[in-house]
Amino acid sequence: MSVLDRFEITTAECHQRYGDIEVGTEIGQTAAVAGRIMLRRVQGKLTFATLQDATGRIQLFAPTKTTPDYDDFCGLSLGDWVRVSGEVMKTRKGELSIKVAQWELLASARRSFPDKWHGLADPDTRFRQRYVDLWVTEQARQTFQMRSKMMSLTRRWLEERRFIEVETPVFHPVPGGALARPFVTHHNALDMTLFLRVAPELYLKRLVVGGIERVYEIARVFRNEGISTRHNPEFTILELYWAYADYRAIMELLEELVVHLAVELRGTTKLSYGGRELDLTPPWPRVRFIDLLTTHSGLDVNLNTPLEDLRSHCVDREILVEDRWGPGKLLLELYEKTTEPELWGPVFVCDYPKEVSPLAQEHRDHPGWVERFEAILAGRELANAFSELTDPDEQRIRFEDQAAELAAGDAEAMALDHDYLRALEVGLPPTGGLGIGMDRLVMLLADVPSIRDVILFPTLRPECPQSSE
RNA sequence: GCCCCUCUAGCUCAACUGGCAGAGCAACGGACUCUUAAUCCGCAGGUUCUGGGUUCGAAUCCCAGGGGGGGUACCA
Repeated sequence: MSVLDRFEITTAECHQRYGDIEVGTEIGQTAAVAGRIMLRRVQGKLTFATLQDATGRIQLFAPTKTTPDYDDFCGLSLGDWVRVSGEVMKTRKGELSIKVAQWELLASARRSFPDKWHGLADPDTRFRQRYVDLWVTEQARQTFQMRSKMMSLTRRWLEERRFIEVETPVFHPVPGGALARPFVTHHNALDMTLFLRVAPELYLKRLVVGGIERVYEIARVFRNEGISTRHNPEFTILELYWAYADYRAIMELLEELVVHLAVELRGTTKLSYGGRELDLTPPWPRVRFIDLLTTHSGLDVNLNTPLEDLRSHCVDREILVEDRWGPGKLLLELYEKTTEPELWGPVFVCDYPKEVSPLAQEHRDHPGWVERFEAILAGRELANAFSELTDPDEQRIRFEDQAAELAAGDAEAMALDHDYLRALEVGLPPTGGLGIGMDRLVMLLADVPSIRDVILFPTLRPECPQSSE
């Protein structure tokens, strides 16, 4: 027990409880707060300071009369951590304050405060020294608070719908579940190569085989690819699997979830992102991939279009075509070049070529296509989902096609996972699956332009040693 | 990977066409009992990202390297 009253309240509670007391009065109540000194106004025998904690700010009113070790109090630096207690009051100018009766230095800030008016502008410093950024940049604190709320709201929402949260391995002996280049590592005792997961998908579907009919994981995944405003090498994906459902049910689920989060976090379904409107009011349009492609590209193409024609359409659009690509891959490339950049959303792009979707169920009405959708919001792919492929024989054929791609040099193709095939032989019921890029969802809801704004410690090159001091 | 932009005091930024590297805030010393980015006086603070080059002279121009940002490719 220190000399101070240990009963602390947050600055937010302080404003809530005492915010409406009369100007220029004291109410005979004592409060204790703790936090960081953000501003200081020494005025001779009376000093004002602004204290910030995780919930907000409050002014400290420190006259010589009541403040112990007054000179030391005046000597506090911006950034110092203090605990203060004293009477709650409101100044003549109407600012709710705590009249310092006791105070204690908890930690001193030995590095000097960034510009108290401009804050931190250099993105490099903001990302490398996130501890400074969070201390100084209100917007950063809000964004990460929103991220935390979004995660917990999502968990609660799924829980209410009987989804069970699980954790599956990060180390995968066989990389799979997404078309992406993995990070490779090595286990010494087992003397084996391991891959950091690119997706939890195959493990989660094993759990559905095991009878966990509604399962999800909020998974950190790792992809050895480029970095951009939308890509970080490690990122967070929500994957869920829902037995007896199909991709249409998943569409409704996704719509409901995103609307729920928007309403809870932003109070509306009519968002604006980067100054452009995004209306999430359901239902979002469902449009077939091939229809979008033909409309946007003006090309009369389909799966049965001669390969030569598809190739020359690609070449016309400066796409580097590889010989082994079938019509599905060529159509996908054309879509990504001509159509995807035009989309803003929200929109469900439905029914992708089977060739590029090795884990998805073939479409019930359209052979050669699969029951799969991508949800486009604010011009970005936010989610990818399908009716899962449940037939082990068909899955084996798809894996073998992928293995051929891998052998032909496609570093993003999937490897054949024998145990996964065995699991399918044990029996996977019809299942709908969904993956949501959670970082991108935060970006959308917080209206920030870069994925680095929603990841506390984004991947950066190592700092050059000279500049660390 | 590739292209463009950028890097000056702890922070935010100046410095004309190549001509003594500056201001505000922070820090430090002082004045001030109702301030709100308090104000006022004083003082100190630099490998101008690094290394070469051109020049009488480089923060400025050129070359190489490094960090960061944006775009682009692969991808969520």
